[in-house]
Amino acid sequence: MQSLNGFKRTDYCGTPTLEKIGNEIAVCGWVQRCRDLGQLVFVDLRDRTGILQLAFDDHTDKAIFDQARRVRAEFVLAARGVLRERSSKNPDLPTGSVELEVTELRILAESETPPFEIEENSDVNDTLRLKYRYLDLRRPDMQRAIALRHKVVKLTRDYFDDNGFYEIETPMLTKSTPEGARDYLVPSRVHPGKFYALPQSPQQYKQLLMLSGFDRYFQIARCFRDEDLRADRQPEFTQIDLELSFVDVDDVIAVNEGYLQRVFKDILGIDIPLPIQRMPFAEAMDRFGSDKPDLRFGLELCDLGDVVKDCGFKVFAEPMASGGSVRCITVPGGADKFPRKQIDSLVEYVKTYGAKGLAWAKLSPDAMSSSFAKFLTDDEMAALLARAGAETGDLVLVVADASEKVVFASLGALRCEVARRLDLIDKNDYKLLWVTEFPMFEYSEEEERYVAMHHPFTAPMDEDAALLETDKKRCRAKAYDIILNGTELGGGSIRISTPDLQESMFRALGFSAEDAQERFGHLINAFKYGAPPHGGLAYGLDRLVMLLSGQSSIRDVIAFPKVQNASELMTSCPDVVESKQLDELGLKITEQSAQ
RNA sequence: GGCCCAGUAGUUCAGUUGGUUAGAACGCCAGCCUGUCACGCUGGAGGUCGACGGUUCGAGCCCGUUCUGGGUCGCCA
Repeated sequence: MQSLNGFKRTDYCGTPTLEKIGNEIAVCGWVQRCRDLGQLVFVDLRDRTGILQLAFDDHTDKAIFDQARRVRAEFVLAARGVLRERSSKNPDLPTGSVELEVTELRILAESETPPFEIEENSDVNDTLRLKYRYLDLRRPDMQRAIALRHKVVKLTRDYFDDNGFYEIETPMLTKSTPEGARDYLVPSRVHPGKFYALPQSPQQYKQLLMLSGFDRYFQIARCFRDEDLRADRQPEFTQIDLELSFVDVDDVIAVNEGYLQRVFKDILGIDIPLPIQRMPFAEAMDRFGSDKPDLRFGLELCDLGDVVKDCGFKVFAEPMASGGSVRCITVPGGADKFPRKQIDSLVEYVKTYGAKGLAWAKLSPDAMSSSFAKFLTDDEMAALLARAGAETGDLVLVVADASEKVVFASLGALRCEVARRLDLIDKNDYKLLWVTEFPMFEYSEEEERYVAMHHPFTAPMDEDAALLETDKKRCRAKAYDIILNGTELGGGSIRISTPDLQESMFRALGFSAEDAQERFGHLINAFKYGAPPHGGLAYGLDRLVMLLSGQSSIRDVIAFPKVQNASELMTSCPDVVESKQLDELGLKITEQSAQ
């Protein structure tokens, strides 16, 4: 093994081309592959930019040649030599016309045989990848994803700086606010029995920064939520967080449309036409059964309620009698694309969203087959199909439930599932959408009260302010989400900036003045001293980068992600700690809870 | 907390109705090879079939439990 000892790299592996022929260059990197032909050895050297072929032949010094023959995959090398044109070129490699005739070779580190091959698009199971994440990250697709993430962060800083935003850091050790997601707690040594919480978002701090007069703030902010993971949810994730003063909804949207336009132009070379489409929450639910509709395909929902409310089929009529909903999607030409077995699996699919079943009608050209036609009169069936807009060859899929929420959730998911199965989604299509006018409140079955849909500092729409305490269900918020291809990229709102309105909001949520003071006193007190009208938005950086890089999991754009049970396989955390550490914190762990 | 999927060589996988010594490709090791580039050729090593228990004359295969990972519902102001 040799040291660098004054060796200076002149070039990255992926860059040398024909213009540099005859130059002496020096490169460093990892051995991708060796090809030993006896009297001739080729070594592919890899760094973050690409691969350069090192050549060893009868011109090569004997000692260097012998050294080259014992090189193995993932050894770390430094090589100096003269760049020369290859006698036979490799058109698949950017550097495929050149090679390095090596005159100096240093083996800087040897490597054990890696547990999996370091190659693009490897299909190795996730456990192993994550246990050896540092090797997984050597793969070119991971290198590209992480580089793309850097590029997005860089242009984010540039854009918001260009638009007058200050980047300001907010604390990681904060006060727990039990509304919302579960907090990660950090015990205090100095205050035994007391805890910090890691931030779920910088929400309250950024509002206070507006009150302090910074006018425009942003932060690439790490956030923590102790909830179960998904493909697009990690317990620790990054937000692009921003807040602006003296603005209303349109102002926040305008500055973010500029940002999104720049992201898509700089990263993907795509021109996003502005303004981005907007859709009120109620319309999104009605047409797509979702507050984050994927607009890359149709299959919109259709309300059958008034057509079936008096029909003889109890499955349809009873939900209508108890305030429920009966809706359908019509799949054009779907009659012959879904054999019985596929329909059965769609039935199972909607059941995972709480639907009790899925009624269907196939309008095949020869004959209609349906799971419910026999329960309806011919007139009722004709009216239903007319409402559904179904024509010969189509497939109609109906969900009926006493809970409108279940109908929306089932059909909203079903239309995406059907689109996937029929391959209706263009992977190169990017459909952005602002969903606006969210309800202020949603009813929590668990807590048996109305809770804030967004958070308790969200301002109601001006025309709905009077409904805050009189008709919560109808009260809409100055809240907006930005949706990309059916994924929530970010969301935000205009905030409440006057104490009167904030108190009214707390009353609406059922907090006593004491509760509110206990939980949010710092914010309430601050707002007595003149808060500017303000609002903002936060993007999920991981999701944004995931979608821009075409990945299907945010794990693939996070260097060191956690797995589904929130542990990290490489370092094996969380882990037990020494009892001394616990003693200092005044904490005790019973044997049962430790194991 | 619920549901679904997966676990066989270092890796990716195959493995028939439960039946002889569990296979392939890649990787690894050794030898040969002067223009390869997924080099080639020859030979070799490598397995607690995730774990435990059960059924059986006999289990990679059937049953139960459990572990690990993935997806998802709940959850995620």
